[in-house]
Amino acid sequence: MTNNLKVFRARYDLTQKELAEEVDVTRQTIISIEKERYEPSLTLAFKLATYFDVKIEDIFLYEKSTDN
Amino acid sequence: MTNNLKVFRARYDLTQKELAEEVDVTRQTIISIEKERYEPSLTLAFKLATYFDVKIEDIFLYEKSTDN
DNA sequence: ACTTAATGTCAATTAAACTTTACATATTAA
DNA sequence: TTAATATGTAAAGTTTAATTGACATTAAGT
Repeated sequence: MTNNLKVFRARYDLTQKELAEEVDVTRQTIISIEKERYEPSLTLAFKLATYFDVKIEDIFLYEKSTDN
Repeated sequence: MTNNLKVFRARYDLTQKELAEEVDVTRQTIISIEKERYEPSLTLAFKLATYFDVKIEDIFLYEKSTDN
């Protein structure tokens, strides 16, 4: 799973803090997702997609089978 | 957040066990999501959408602000 | 040089997804 | 009636998302 959250955030000229407040999480969560330390919950993914007015698939790219 | 996972599963004529194996989780996880006890991770949502050949938004319906 | 804003790391904790096991019920088939 | 399949519940444990707080670095402005 990869994402281009940073690109969308830049496009909207927002700081991590501002985006965090928009989608109701902390700044650390935004950082962790941008740096792909972990994946967002489905709800957070929806909140981000809704905020940027795109589909989840536009921000998050699923690469099937990192494992099996 | 609501979902129509049960509908998709029925459409493909799969048991919970079969679907669970297809997307690499346990049967309990499928049950919990169908009964909306909790939401799937983004990865699992992608696996399900990919399996049924639809978009995440087709299976999971986000209703903004259950809270704030 | 000093301050402020933005980004980043790290560690400890809480909350929620997911697993595992065990058991209950209903349905269908032998 | 018995066995097998499908769905369901419940509890305890593991894993991971998300929070909180503290501190480091860089860039921009005064």
